[in-house]
Amino acid sequence: MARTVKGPDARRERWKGHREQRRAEFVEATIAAVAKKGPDVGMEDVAAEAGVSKPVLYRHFTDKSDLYLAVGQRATELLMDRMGPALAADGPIRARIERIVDAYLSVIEENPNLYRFVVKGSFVDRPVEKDVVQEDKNLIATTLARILGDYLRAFDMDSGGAEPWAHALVGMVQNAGDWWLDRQTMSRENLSDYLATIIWHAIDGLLRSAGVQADPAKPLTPLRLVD
Amino acid sequence: MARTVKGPDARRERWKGHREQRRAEFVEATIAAVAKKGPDVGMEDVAAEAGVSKPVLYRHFTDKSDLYLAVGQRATELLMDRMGPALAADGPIRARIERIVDAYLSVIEENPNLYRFVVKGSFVDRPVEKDVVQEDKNLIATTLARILGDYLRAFDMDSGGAEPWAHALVGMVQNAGDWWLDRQTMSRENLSDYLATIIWHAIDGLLRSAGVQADPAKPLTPLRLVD
DNA sequence: CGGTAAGTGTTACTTGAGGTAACGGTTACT
DNA sequence: AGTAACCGTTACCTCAAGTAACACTTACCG
Repeated sequence: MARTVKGPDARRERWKGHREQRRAEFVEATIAAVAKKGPDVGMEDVAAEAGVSKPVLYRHFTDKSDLYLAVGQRATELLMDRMGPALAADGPIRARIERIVDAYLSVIEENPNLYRFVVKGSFVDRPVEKDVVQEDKNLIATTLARILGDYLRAFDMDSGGAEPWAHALVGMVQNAGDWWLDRQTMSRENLSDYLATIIWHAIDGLLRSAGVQADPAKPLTPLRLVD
Repeated sequence: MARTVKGPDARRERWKGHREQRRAEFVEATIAAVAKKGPDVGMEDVAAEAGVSKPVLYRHFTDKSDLYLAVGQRATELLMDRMGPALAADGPIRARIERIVDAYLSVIEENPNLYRFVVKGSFVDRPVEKDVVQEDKNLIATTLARILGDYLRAFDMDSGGAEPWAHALVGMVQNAGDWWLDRQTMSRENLSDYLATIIWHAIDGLLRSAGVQADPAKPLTPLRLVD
């Protein structure tokens, strides 16, 4: 009896990993189906792509939006794998900005279909449910707001604007990225450079207006030149 | 016989204005229905809101997306009525920027439900069809790009960045607006000011980097101080 | 080994919203 | 009087999401 106390039954545990794997498998199938049949695939299509019939799908996902949510989360992973390091890395400001921007652009460049599927329409059913895209944007914006706020406070400046700033930056990069993804009229490097320039100038101007002189080639450390 | 030559039949003309009016009426009903029953209203709901049964709706709109498209166009009108003048007006740069931004924010502030319905999900059916939101953003961005490009050329600067700049600005204001609309943690004035400041600094930095000194309180006219 | 919990899979159904058919009434131009 | 354009209805069709019911497999448990 002593050992039954811990786990009620090992049969329940046996599949733990398997279910995860299966879900992932279906997520991949969905991505493949989207690539093949456009962004408005049905559950039947997805099931077929996975070589399976609908009810099997419904054993792993409660409904369509659950599946699509999982696809969104997979996309989030892809994005964060590259954005995370870029956001965390330190270094010369200007280069740091460009790296973050370029990390984002590289992800959407490599997964345009997935990106469009997740971001643009498609997520047919989700009234007020979880919106992965919104969450990602908020996550990134929050991180940026923290970074910006820290610096502003370090310079003894009002940090109240950090949040709108952060959301503005996120929207800026996203929309420019959308535009670029549709009509690719310039290289990614070029766009990263343009965007980083805009952002750097905006930051520089903000600091200047508070009497701070920053060097784009140096890490952003408090260094007040004017008082 | 002479007069029948001109118009095939006056009966066809009789309704011309009427149909327009009726469509507008249904568009209003849709907006009302959305306000009442959330963003995922069905055709039945809309028809009921208009005090009519489904087939009547389908005499005026080919399908759901046609109706929603019309709603989008109505929203575009509301937006452009205010953005147009702001974009066209001349004046001190900094103030001009702020006016444009504030025009946008005022519209979404006054029609939050309509805004969310049109922009966020909901437009359930429209695979690759007309996307009103995208069109509006492109229209505004194109206008901005023209303005920016003209100025850059006037200063003998490279105007190749005008387009990405424009799209970046549009995304910036939109996303900051979204954020603000959800959690209204600051006044509209305040946000307009923040955003205008960012934009002004970015422009100023761009000009500086080309050796041009601009005065935010003056209209943006070519005036090279450094060469 | 028999029992059973979890998972594999199928076909055939129900449901609900988008959209249509078919019918009848009204107005006012010709 | 005839008819072109609308108004409006109820009852239906269609198609994709989601479910019911049924049958087979694996492997832990006692």
